[in-house]
Amino acid sequence: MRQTRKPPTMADVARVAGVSPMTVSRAFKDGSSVSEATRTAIHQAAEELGYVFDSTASNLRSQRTGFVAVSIPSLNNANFAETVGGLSDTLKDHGLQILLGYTNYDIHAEEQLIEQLLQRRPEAIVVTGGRHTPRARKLLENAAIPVVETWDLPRAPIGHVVGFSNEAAVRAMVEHFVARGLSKIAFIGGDADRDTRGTDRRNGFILAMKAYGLDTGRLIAAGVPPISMREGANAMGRLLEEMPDTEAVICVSDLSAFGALTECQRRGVPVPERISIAGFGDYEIAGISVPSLTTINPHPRQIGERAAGIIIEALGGKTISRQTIAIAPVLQIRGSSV
Amino acid sequence: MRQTRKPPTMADVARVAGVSPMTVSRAFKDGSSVSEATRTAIHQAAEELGYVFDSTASNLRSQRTGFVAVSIPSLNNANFAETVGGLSDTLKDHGLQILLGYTNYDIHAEEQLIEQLLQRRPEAIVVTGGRHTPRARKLLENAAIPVVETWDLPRAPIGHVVGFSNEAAVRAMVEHFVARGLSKIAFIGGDADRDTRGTDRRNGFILAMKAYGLDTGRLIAAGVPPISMREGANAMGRLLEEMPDTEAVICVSDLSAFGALTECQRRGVPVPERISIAGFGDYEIAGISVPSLTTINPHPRQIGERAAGIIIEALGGKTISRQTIAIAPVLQIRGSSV
DNA sequence: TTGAAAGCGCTAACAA
DNA sequence: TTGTTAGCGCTTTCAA
Repeated sequence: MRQTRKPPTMADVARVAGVSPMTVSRAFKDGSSVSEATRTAIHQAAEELGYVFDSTASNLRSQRTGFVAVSIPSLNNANFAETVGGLSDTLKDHGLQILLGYTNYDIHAEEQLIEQLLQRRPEAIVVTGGRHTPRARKLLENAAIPVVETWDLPRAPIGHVVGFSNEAAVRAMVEHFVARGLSKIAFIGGDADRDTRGTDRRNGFILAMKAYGLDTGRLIAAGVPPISMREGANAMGRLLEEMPDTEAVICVSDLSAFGALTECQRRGVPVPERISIAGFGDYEIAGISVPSLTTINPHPRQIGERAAGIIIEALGGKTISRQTIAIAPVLQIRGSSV
Repeated sequence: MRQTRKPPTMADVARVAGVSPMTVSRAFKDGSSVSEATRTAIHQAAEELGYVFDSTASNLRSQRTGFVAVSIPSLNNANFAETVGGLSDTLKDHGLQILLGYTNYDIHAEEQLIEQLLQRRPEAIVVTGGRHTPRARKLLENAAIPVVETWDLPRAPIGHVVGFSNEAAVRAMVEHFVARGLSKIAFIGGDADRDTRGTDRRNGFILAMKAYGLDTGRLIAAGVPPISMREGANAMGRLLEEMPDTEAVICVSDLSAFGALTECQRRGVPVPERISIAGFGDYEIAGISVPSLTTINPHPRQIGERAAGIIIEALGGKTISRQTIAIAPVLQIRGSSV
């Protein structure tokens, strides 16, 4: 038996099964009316030929790809991975597949990514955050598919939103510290505006401190976002040296908070007795480290699930109105704060 | 100006620009011969109409999708994220885009995923590990595209391989401990055979211990893989209670090793004085925790980059022979071991 | 339940 | 440099 060079098509399967290509097409979609005998014969023929269904042709003809495009800042982040997991698991039951890309926290890279993703003709698109280049905004607006912005509550949403206020979440943390009688509070985060959620958190810190009439000068810029454990440790070192009377520190993420904690341990600074530490994200490490880390849980998986829910509804036929779902982040008080 | 319901096509752009659709097609591929004036006019027309190139049609006609399919066990794993990052960053310079899916460490889910991915007509496929269902194997063999198995050195490779021996890596760790005079060595890992790399590591442990004539009875099964920090901590608790004379423990990953470390800290068991701990993966936490963790660095990003290199070469025209690239994992001796 | 005809939007192949 | 023709492999639509 000579193997043909080109992979078999439905026409080949049809020939072997003795039916028309259209019947083969139907046999591969469940729910369409094909007699059981015919269906079995077709699948057998397909198996024999090693036929693999070709989505690219199906997609073009039916004008449906089954893709949902997703843009996240970084692959290597447990929180975003959870959101993608929630999206993917919910969408896959509806025959939708994630087309994933990442931006390295760069909105110009995001613009390029969005353009690339849209060329694949996704049926919906999920982006992280609410700040985009003007062209990226325009691309999303013109795409004529459901758009969901996540992890943020943008002032002027493009379409749907599933997120939370990073500012408000950090404000709640400041309030927690103030209520425990702490006032010399620092913030460790990345430089500048690359990570817009990080910037929002820092702004939330500054606004909350101002609201209490407290000094907002204890800001440690720890490098290019996303800052990680190492940068958190370095930043804590600088904080302890430059402002040794600091009573509490809020870190832009749990990873930097854990780094900060280890630096305290290395220097023999007791946590939380000498200084309280808080993170953001409720990563697994926050519940495991000794002491465990006070943090904020933004329910990343739920963000993905709710976004998927909106998409499924929107693709369900009836045009739905724009939705904004506010997720409520939960303050997790643990051993690293008094 | 009335907006048409359907998105504009190349034909629409061609009409506005006063050229043929073919010229529009050329104007969107750089490298093809179109006069500068024509190209500018076409791009202007496209911008005006809000035209977005349609890959689905291009893919079908040219029989090239630009996809490289990638299957990993879990999204939420920094090591695999690194491999995907290495793949993605290397491939994107060659106009190739990752189509990513995950299996939750289940080879039956992998089979389904591979089938789905192949229907998208990727130009190459990268899978994690060398153990697959028979049908998955067959699908990969028949796909007539480059196949790369990673993170393992399969005995009977399907195509190319970029990986390392998990067994040998753990053997090296056992040798390290034995050389330091430790002999009561335990292994903490997940249950059974779900995570094949975890199983390989456990086997490597058992074989190495046997080679030294040491007791292989200190095996703690910590739950369904992938085990994480919490399970590592629980397992360490059991180990300390059931076999308190244990001198060293090798964990299937750094995450469980960190959990184990924290359990020791909670119980006041000094590490490494009373017990040495080692992990696997060289995650960031291994270098940051106090004490830092002895571990094995399998160079996950390099795995991705080398896999991408093979793919680029294989798609470059000349049919290349099967390659097996053995990555050399590096033992990182740190504070958690004597 | 099954089939025939047409075409989704682009580009390979060839021609001018 | 530009255009014409045909067709990638499916599925929509209509008919039997």
